[in-house]
Amino acid sequence: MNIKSASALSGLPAKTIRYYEDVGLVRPGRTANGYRTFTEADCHKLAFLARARSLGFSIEECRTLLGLYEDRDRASADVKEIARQHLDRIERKIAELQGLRAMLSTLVDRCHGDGRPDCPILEDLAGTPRMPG
Amino acid sequence: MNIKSASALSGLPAKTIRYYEDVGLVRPGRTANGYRTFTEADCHKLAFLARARSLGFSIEECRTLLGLYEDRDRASADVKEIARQHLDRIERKIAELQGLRAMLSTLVDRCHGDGRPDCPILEDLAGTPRMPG
DNA sequence: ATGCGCCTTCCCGTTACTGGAAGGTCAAGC
DNA sequence: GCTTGACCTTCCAGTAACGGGAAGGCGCAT
Repeated sequence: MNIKSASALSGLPAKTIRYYEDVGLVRPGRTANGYRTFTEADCHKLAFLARARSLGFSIEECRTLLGLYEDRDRASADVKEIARQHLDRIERKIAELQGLRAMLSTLVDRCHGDGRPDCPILEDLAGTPRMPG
Repeated sequence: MNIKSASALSGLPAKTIRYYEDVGLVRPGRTANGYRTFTEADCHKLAFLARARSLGFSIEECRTLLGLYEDRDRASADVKEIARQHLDRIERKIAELQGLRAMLSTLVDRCHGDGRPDCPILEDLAGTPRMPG
């Protein structure tokens, strides 16, 4: 099938599929006129990539996961390790964002938000010393 | 003072300060030999930017916040609106990451993670139908 | 004259695409 | 046979916010 059908089947934009070929994640065939041709297996790989990307795995992690997926003898421990590292990153990011949220919501709550010019948010950004409470 | 001192005072790398000049956030003077010169006020602005960036505001938001900061007649409501929008974005991102974390931790927990090749993580990525529980 | 630590500009690389231009291919309709 | 339209191709540029490094100028001490 052509790239449009592969796009429909995998849920990935055609542009993205071409990009994945560029970086070596998929290797579709070519017809005589230069068009890419995708097998069902190619589409399965693309759907795998779409799912892995939607879970936040990087392209390089996807490459590794795809390699493990296609290696019938891989150890599940290898996969688990990648997923666990990714989970760690997500949890650190959540913690960081929660810290930002706490800081920002404190500032937003303290700002009366009317026409007056005095603003605790700007004062904080400017480094005016203040207690966190 | 020169860029090194401004860097030390503001906590921003010299490269970042030059970049901020490129995008018009600061406008340091120049000496006869072409070196940038920073006033205390410049350093204060740089520190403001460093703080705003560390809270996750984008460069364009920083530009607006800086404009409001330097406008003695601004309404605090304008600042609050920007901060509130940013807070919304942070909360959406947290929710998204929490969703990913839930999904991934489920997968990681279900993977026995030993030398055996069968792996629920890869099965999920490949689209094997399964119940979320 | 040499070395050192500053400073300058400029360009490339990062992540994972997205948009768009310029142009080839194929089937249908007139 | 010609055109239209929907495909397809490659290549180039841009995104956010810098970081790395090259090539070279400046100022001071040895």
